[in-house]
Amino acid sequence: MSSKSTTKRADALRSIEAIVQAAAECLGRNPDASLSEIARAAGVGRVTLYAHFASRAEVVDAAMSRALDRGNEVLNAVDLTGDPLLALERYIDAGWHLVDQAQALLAAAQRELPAGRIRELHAGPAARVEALVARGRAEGAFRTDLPIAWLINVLQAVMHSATEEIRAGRLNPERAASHITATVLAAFTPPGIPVPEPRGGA
Amino acid sequence: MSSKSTTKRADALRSIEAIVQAAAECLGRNPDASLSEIARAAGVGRVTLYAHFASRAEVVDAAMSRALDRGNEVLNAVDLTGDPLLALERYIDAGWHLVDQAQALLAAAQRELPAGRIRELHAGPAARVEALVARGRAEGAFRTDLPIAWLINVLQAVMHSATEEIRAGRLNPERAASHITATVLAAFTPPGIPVPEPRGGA
DNA sequence: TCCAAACCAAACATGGTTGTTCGAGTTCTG
DNA sequence: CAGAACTCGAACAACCATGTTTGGTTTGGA
Repeated sequence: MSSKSTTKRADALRSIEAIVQAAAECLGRNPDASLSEIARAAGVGRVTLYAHFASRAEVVDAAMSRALDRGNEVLNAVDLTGDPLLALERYIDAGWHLVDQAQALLAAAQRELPAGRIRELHAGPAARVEALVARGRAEGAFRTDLPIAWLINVLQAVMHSATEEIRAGRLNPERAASHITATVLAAFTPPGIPVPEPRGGA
Repeated sequence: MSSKSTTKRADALRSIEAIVQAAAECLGRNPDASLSEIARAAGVGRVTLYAHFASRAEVVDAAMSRALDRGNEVLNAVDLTGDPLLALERYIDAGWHLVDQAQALLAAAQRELPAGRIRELHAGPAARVEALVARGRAEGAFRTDLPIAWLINVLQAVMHSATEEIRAGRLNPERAASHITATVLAAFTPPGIPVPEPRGGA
């Protein structure tokens, strides 16, 4: 009955934290980052890493889960009610750079984790945006001549490409959000309806 | 004057062709494909591959150059004059799946080739579209409140994402072109102007 | 026909990554 | 403070990819 507690010591928890955090950073930069690299970045020995994670896959899974949880936390705090255009703008503003790191990690995860696990982790975040887009369509704010799945794909693709443009030095990070917003709102506008004027300061 | 010919025998040229073609396919599927894999796919021995290419980088370069040349050939045949909207539609129709394989190869190239070489190869194709978009802006058909580089980035991103959607089984290949066209034309429309009605058959 | 050019399989060296084991040192926790 | 939990460096085995060499066989071209 000695269900005392975590049975893990404080320094062990500290190491695990450092490893998961380093993994998220390294894999976000390069999906092929080695475990040596991750361990070094975490400031722990390679052996210590293996003491806490049985395989490379477990490290990737932990980093992925963590990033998704973080992102979810932020996105769940965004108010998606009211005018769908404004709601989408708020969503983009809050989440465009989160999506990026998740996407980079996802590239690593896709080679190491079973497909089911990935879908499982990715299901939560997708649902809220999907609901918003569906509502916008029902209210006539977003086009209905293209499938919802396609619209969401466009949203993700544009956000993702923005971070790549920034990394390549072709886009000023401060302008990213307004460019994404202007582009996506136009792409979502039903045919025959005028494209909305940008409102956020350029 | 005995510029007889290539000094290469016919079977050697055949092997090289097979290797470059196999490399384009394999690397397009998986940027990490090994040379053994490529040689096997080409139906030649690994040693033969090394007889014609000094290093992995040379193979990647050859595959990349070839794909770019092929793509260029097709795209240069597209008529980009007249109504910018219709011209862009023709461009997308002809090139949306070419862009994909080039992009997959590009992922492999970016890790193996110097940045300068990549820019060099990529410069040609970009120029024609850029000119089209610039003309469309000058004629008031495309928006001018976003940089040209950003608009072209959006075009590429949407085309690229479409091929990923197809690969994941979430998009019917026959609908891809019309979806891309509808999305991009809307995204390019100047604020205040109505989004164009789709004309191509769904 | 005849030889050089091209092919191939097998084997080698090299270097990197993944996991694992060992022994000795360090640090948390009771 | 004492022992258990944790950490670490070094070194091991296994695997895979890159290049290279060797020697023997096929094949193209003159």
